[in-house]
Amino acid sequence: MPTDHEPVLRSAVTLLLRRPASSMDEIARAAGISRATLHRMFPGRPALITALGGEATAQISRAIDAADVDDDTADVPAVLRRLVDHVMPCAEYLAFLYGESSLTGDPELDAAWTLMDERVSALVRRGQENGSMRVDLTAQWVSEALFSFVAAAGWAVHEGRLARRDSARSVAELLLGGATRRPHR
Amino acid sequence: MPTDHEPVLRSAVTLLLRRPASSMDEIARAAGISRATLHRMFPGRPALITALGGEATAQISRAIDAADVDDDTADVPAVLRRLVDHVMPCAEYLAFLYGESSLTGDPELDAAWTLMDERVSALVRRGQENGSMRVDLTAQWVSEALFSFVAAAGWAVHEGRLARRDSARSVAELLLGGATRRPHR
Amino acid sequence: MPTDHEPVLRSAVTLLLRRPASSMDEIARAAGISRATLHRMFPGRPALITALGGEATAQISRAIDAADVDDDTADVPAVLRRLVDHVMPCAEYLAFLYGESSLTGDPELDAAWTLMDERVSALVRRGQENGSMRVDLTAQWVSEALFSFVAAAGWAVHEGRLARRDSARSVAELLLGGATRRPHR
Amino acid sequence: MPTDHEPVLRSAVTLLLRRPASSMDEIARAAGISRATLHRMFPGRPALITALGGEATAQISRAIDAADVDDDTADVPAVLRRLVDHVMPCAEYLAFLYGESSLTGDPELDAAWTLMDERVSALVRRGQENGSMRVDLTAQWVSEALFSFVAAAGWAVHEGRLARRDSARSVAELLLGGATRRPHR
DNA sequence: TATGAATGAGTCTTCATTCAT
DNA sequence: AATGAATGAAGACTCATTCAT
Repeated sequence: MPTDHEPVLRSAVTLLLRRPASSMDEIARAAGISRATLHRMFPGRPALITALGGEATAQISRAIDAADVDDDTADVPAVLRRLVDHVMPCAEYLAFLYGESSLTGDPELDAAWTLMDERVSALVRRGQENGSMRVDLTAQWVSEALFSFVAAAGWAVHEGRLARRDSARSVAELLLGGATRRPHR
Repeated sequence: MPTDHEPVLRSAVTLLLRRPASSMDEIARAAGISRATLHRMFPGRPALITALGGEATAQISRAIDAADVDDDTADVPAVLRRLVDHVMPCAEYLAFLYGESSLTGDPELDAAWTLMDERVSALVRRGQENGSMRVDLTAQWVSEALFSFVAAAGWAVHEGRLARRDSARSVAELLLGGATRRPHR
Repeated sequence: MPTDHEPVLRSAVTLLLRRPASSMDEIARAAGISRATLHRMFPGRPALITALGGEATAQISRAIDAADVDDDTADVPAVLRRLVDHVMPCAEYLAFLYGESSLTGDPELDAAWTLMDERVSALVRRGQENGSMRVDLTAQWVSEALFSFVAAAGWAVHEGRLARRDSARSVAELLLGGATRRPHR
Repeated sequence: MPTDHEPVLRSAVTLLLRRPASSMDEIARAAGISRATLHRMFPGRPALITALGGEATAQISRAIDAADVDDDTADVPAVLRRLVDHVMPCAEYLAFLYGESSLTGDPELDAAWTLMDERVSALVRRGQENGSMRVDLTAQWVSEALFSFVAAAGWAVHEGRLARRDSARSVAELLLGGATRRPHR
């Protein structure tokens, strides 16, 4: 059983989000370990980045599981709200995934990401079929918008422009209801 | 008359968006000039990044002007649609601004950005006051979501996951109307 | 225990004296280490030059101590002869100090150098007071001439124009007695 | 007849004496001309350095001529005093020649320098033969000492540690009579 | 296992030089 | 003849990585 690398990954993602060009030395010091130890944990910088990508997809994947996305019987908007709730804590990893566009290229990560995207898209598509979701926006695009909103909200929280306890609601409401006032309801 | 640096900035932003770690050499070659010339235009990498940030804010600022955001008499959702239309072409610069978090810290850029954000927020606030926009989402958040959303759409177009001619509508519709189907209308 | 940098400084001063424009690469190779290691020892060329200046003043300062310059009871010309004897081995560092005029400006080095100069000046002044030294030449000038002369002799030895075993005597005799033949004695 | 380059050389030697690593740009600006013009005057940096060396030897050679060094009938110490008087104004060029050890290698300059040295050495030798100069110091060494003293004095004057109108006397007295007080005379 | 020291590789930066005006 | 713009070449510098302890 390898040493638990998760704390190192967590501090790394926080640092890399603020300064994407951080050196291995800075990453190591932010984690409170030595350069060489960091290299022992992750043999090479690409390995670290890959591990970060893996941790990101794993966390988000777990969040999707926890939201019970594949439950065919549930109300789609309600599931999307749950999903946002569960994904919100992974906002940092999500933002990282967005920034590090060079992850595209790693087949395994690409596959994992495609799978997650597909699961959310399928959920939206089911909503479109049963009439609860708009059909003039592609499910793929709604899925992408969800993740993008979560990342943006995470960033806004980080920067103090959005209250943390308000962030999930802000995302879900905007995503599902839009910014204009509904005529009645 | 100083040499025109805009084409260089344009090719640089395109390249840096694909590979944020591009070297000065790659940036220079992408612009069709030599490394040394690039360094004469922008003395040092930070200077180049700052110039990119400046160009980004300038372009987006012009787009906001073109959308006539400060027109008090106009219908707010309509203005927001126009705004998305006009900002969409700057999506690349916007995405760059989002990724390069190290720009935060430059007082001039920060001020310019705050000003733009404030103009859009004011527009949303006017909509909230005259009943066309929801009041349970802060104007600040809607403004931020708009920009982040445009960036995401630009990215999706770039990656081929969204049709370019559909992008502005997709953004505006989702932002304003949300993803759920409205009861009637 | 910090690594011993003295051998590196020694080879650097020898090289820089021959070719003041030597690159960091050449300096590193002359010391038998890699460029990167040289940069780790002295972060940047200015740091190396400063360290060389520090080593120079340290060595010369030790030589002045060894010559017992502050001994008030001794015969001044004899002390000056001893001083030349002791400073002669540092001629290389001294010549370097003279050539690298950019060292002037470093407050710490300037202070150290002023102190050394002052000690020798005081010695000469004492000789002027007790009648063993000429009073129509300022003590400051004699002190400065001594150092410059040692550097010149070191250089002449280096270039093969002066025998090493003769250098100290040549310096001391010329400095103290002058080049003309004394009437008798 | 080429444009008069002497003012450029003069400002260059002054600058290079203070900062031997000055760039062509700095040299050009110090002379009040453009880089390209400097390159037109001296095709390449080596050409400039060579020209500086040539000007230096020319000036010093003229000074030696003016001192009438080859006059066999004159009193040797008196000629040396005249020589110091005439060489003193070239102190800057002389100091430059000393610093730029890489000039050794240019056969023409080496020859010119050797010739000058030889003329002064011959003068000293004549003094040794007719009993006016010490014979326990090589003529070559006395010649070298003269130039070294002049350079040192020029530098001391430049730095404000020696009065300009006192400099020639200080050099000549120290060189000829030494720093100790003569028993009587 | 963890670390300070050392290094090869590659980037950033600047310089001397040339060219079009 | 003189200048601003452009560039090839070369040096300074830093980083990721390895090794001895």
